[in-house]
Amino acid sequence: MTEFERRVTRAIRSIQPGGVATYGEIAEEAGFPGAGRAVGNVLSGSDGLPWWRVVTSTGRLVPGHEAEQARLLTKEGVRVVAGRVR
DNA sequence: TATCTGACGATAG
DNA sequence: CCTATCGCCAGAT
Repeated sequence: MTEFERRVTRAIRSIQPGGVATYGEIAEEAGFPGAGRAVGNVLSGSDGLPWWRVVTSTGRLVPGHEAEQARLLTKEGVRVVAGRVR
């Protein structure tokens, strides 16, 4: 477990149900501004984290997981329209 | 030390 | 709105 992973994990766990955060925001909260891409790498290989609460900077859902993510977010009260969060 | 990878981000067309 | 590009970052090889 690297320092980066620990901090990113913490930031993601801090997202409240019914809310979402962008990769960039997570990277910032973790103390690694600009490392949004690396954040995605961590999420792809980790488990047990609320990955569905993370979206892209434009509000788009995670590429390749739209259906599942939309289902989970909607269940938490997040409005998802046309593969986008609102 | 050099490369490659990918659940990113901003921008141009 | 969509795709193509390019720049960036931490990790893995």
